[in-house]
Amino acid sequence: MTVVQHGARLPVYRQIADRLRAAIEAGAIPPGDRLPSEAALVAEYDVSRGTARRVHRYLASLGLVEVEPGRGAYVVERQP
Amino acid sequence: MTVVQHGARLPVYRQIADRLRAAIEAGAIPPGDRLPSEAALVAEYDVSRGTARRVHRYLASLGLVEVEPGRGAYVVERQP
DNA sequence: CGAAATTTGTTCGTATGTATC
DNA sequence: TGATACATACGAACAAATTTC
Repeated sequence: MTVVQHGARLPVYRQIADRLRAAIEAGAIPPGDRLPSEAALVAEYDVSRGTARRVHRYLASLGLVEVEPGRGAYVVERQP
Repeated sequence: MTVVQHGARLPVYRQIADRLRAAIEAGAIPPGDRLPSEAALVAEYDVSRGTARRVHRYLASLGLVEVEPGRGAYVVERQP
């Protein structure tokens, strides 16, 4: 894992979310595409599911993604 | 249910897995035989499917069983 | 052959307990 | 005290693979 553990300036969920946000804004994850699932984030970053959920929740609070129960977190269409 | 609930020293999925492991090692469930399905574990121990899945996954991590999609969890042939 | 049933795979929603900072 | 983070455990819904009828 590359993210800095608990106690760092930024919480782990923010570090991961910032990465995804950068990828979204760079177009690497285009609108309509699905973000890594909670389970995928758990596996990729070796974090708990709670932290993975927070990543999605935080990005949703920014209006960048929409989380759909049973389906996943999708990048929303950007405002022109 | 006979297993001890959440908060106990051993998690529920471990308690159930340990029972099955003992049965496997005792030869009660011979190699090639199928373990109780997730649904069967749910019914027998009154646990959630997630916990039942964990039982299979844990035994698989021990190399005792192989889980095959659509088929079930099977006891592997033992090393001589 | 095809439909139904069975079984595992995946996804998110929610709650609880513990530990740490 | 509160936020963070871990692990466990419940549930719901749908998908995919396989078996059974």
